[in-house]
Amino acid sequence: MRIGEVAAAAGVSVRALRYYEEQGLLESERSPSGQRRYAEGAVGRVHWIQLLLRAGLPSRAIVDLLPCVHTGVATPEMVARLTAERDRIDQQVRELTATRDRMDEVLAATLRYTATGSCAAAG
Amino acid sequence: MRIGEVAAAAGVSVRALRYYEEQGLLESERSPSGQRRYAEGAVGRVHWIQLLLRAGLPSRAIVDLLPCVHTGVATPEMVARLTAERDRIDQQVRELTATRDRMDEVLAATLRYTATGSCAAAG
DNA sequence: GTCGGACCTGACGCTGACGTCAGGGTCAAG
DNA sequence: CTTGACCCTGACGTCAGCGTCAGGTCCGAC
Repeated sequence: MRIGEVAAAAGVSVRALRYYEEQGLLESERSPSGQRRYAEGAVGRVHWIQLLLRAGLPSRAIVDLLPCVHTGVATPEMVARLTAERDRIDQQVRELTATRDRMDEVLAATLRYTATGSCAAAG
Repeated sequence: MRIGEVAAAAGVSVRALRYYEEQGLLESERSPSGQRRYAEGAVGRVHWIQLLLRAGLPSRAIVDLLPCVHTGVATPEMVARLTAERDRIDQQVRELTATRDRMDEVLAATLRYTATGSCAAAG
């Protein structure tokens, strides 16, 4: 596949793919004229990269973790890092859940207010 | 309270508090000599700001939402925005949960691998 | 009166994940 | 053999949430 096809299939920009390669996150073959050619698995890899980036992992951490994600082979250190990042994400989920719940409370409070005291309710 | 006390109590830097004020997120009185004086509620407000920042809201969105968070009074538009942000966070929670689960699968796979095929298991 | 610590206002620096522009090859189609 | 869509390599721009340094003020203690 060419870079534009991969970008379209993965829902990212061409620039992002080149950036990933620059960061060592994504490999590509080159055609004789120098254009990038990607294997099929590239789209899946890009999905993983996006998942981990959106989870707040910096690209350097992803560089270290991606190999074992794809191969299933990991040194004890990689397992430790993977576990650590997993726990960070878990913690993040708990904090975000709490934030969401507090926002729900605020919403409930505003609803109570408009239901009882606001002139907007009668307007 | 002075800025250093608020910073310590809220667990943020003095610079962060000045930045919040600059962004319209946090108000302060001034002493005759120009030093900031904060009311007690400031610490709670800073906690809210931190929650929302860590939830990915930009400061401008927080500027719009903080008033109704504190007063419980909200225009229909504010309720709509609050709801929208709540939903975004909820979506984020679901994505992060999925990511965490996929990482768990990877971890399980690496454990299976090291249990069966790796020479590191015997080393 | 002076000393150290906390405070002030600029204002530039930093980081990460790209966006974007400049200037120039590549390639299938007509 | 030219057009147009796609691709290439730099390299600078961007944005947010601060960190940090410079140069000066304020204040309680001694």
